[in-house]
Amino acid sequence: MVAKKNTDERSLWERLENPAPSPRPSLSARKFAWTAVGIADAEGLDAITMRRLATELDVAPMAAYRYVAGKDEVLLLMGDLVYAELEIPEAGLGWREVHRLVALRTRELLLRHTWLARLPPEAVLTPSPNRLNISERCMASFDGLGIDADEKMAAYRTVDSFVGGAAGTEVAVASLMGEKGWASGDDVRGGLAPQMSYLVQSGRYPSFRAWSMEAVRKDDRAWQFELGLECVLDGLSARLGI
Amino acid sequence: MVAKKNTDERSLWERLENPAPSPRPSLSARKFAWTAVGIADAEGLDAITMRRLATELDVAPMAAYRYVAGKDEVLLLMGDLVYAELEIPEAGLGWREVHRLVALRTRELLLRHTWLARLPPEAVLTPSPNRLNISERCMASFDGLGIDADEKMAAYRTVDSFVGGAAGTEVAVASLMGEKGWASGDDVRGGLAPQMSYLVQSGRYPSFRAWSMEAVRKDDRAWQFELGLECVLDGLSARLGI
DNA sequence: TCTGCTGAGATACAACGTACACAAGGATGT
DNA sequence: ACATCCTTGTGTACGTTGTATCTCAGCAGA
Repeated sequence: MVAKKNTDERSLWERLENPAPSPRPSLSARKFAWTAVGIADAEGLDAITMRRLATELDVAPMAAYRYVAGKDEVLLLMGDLVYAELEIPEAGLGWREVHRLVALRTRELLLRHTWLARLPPEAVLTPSPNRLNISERCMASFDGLGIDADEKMAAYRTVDSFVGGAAGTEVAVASLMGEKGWASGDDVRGGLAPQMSYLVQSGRYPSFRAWSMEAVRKDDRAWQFELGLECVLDGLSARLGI
Repeated sequence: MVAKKNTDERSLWERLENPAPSPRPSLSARKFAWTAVGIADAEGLDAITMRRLATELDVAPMAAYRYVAGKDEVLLLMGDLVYAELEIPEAGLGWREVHRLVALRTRELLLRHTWLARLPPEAVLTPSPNRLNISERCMASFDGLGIDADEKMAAYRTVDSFVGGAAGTEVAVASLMGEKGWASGDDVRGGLAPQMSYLVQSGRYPSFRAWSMEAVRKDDRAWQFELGLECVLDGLSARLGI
């Protein structure tokens, strides 16, 4: 009574934790998701195909549908799986340190799995265990500081938004490099140059032109990220009095 | 010598501004992009199909390929077109006000066109005129404040990252509502409840549970956004001494 | 009028997600 | 030991997608 495809109304997570004692369970939803993670890491999100997953596991194209409602559920599961890699900060740390660590580690995670930021909205919004573990730790770090529940959520979301946005752009660069076979930041600039040079040479963007001539660090994203992160944390500290 | 599909090596923007004087120019790249925007606004990004665009314009399925290298270029163009809606802050405003206005207006733009945040990486990274106009205004707002080119870019990117991340989540909610036909925030909570309740009832997420019982504003995203934005601006002001 | 080029159409193909019906083979009750 | 059922995995098939390629129609310049 477990994986009869469309007839099982239980949530994905419930099904995963309570699999029916079955005769021949050689496959599983997690197995599909793990191989999907492997493929996506190596070849990008577009390489994830129900057929590809099947061939990778030496199984018929439709085999996955016994364990998963559809491709969307595979993506959802992939998203949750990799978040298990993120080490949750130890107990006893202050809120600022907790959020700093989570931010830095999330960035690394996103850069390691560049497809993560490109999952469909459903996969991002649906609550999932490993993601919730992290949110829980972040929210808990505000306990006892005298701020209310709404402020806790707002503060958490603020840091998380910054991280998602900043890493998202970095990831876009990285996944574009993967698609196009570019290796360095120079390749990126070179690849985008045809579009860029025509526009910049028009003289309509003087500040941009100035930056490209004066800047020393150019696109040091790690530096930009850490600077921005400290700004956000400073701001929270000041506005919420924590 | 303009739109011979694969033989024209010029950048998209150059081609748009200098169309070849042609005998019968009834179609154009922009025409396809505009109808695409209309469809995406009404039915979401997944409704954008080369065939759909063609039928919408009463034209053969392959007609667009004379003006556009492929679907990706349509998406790129869509992204640029809607950014023209964003009113650029008037001259004479201080950097903080400029960035505040751009941030608020970008959020509104993203919520108005929920597909915008889901364009492929190429469409986000490729420099485009209307997007560059905004970046230019933001970068220029730092002139004469005594910060160097690298700091300008870092500061701009910081605000932009926060905006992108925060609005991105809001947009994910909105586009999920569009897909599922949900109308209110309660519908969202209701739709996600099957996944959520199993997890939260497990007792593994006490802080989350506490929030859902104690919070008053629940998910007031606009409030969260403005609070976060002020934090970011405060932080930049302090760290860069501007 | 002839030649050549260009805008648009028609046809075609491979790849995708997934619905559906069916077969194989342990588990179970007797 | 045997018959039964239920679950797992297969085979086949359909509709939809992006796009390569060939073809034709009609205006330009000679």
